[in-house]
Amino acid sequence: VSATTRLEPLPAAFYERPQHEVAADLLGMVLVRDSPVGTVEALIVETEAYGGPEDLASHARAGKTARTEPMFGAVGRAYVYLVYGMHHCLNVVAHAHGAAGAVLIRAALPLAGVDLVAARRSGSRRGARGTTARLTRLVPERAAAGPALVCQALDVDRSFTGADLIRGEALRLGRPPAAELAMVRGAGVVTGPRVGVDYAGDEWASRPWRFGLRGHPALSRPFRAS
DNA sequence: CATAGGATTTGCT
DNA sequence: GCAAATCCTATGC
Repeated sequence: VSATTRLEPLPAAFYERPQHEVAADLLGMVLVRDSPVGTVEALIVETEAYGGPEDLASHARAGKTARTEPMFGAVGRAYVYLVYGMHHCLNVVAHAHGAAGAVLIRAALPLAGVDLVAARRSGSRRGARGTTARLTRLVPERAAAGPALVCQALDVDRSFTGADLIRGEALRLGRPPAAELAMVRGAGVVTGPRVGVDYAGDEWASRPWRFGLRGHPALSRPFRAS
């Protein structure tokens, strides 16, 4: 996929399906973040699906609350939350009609605006012990290799919750040309249990709702063979 | 109203 | 491999 690829918005119908199907199909799609200082594009390489109240690993397990209300609402919107008091994570609302759910963007590969990503990381005070990310270690393949790193790279925080990713301006999600998408997805898709949801109990913690491009260098962490 | 713990990342041991 | 950083949410009294 080129750095200046032409993107088509995905129709609402794409997102209005069971969230695990949407999660698998979002691999190879591209996030675009426009800001006054420049544009960053990032190829989605890893996702996780989260369901409604029935999914004990999902934020929606407590039903509709002030925080999780977006998961019950219009598809194709952003749902951004704060974890561990310091990290933001980006989701795309996706669910069957009348249901609830979202897809967490767990890892991406910066395609354009890599310098801007590097600048954001070097100036970041996020992370343990108030330390600063080391620029020397920032290779593009690892710059957004985790859900919180995706938000750092794209400069996304909770103010983006509710933003329309289909026709958005500052942040949007689109499909690259068919040939490029086919090339990227040619590696194949691997699945595995979602990360960090042991509290949900065996049935939901073991559900294979984590998806990744096989062998991609920007994955947040390895998948077990599948 | 008080409190436990989290869809994480980092640097040190 | 471990624990810190840090704050919001959900839950329980």
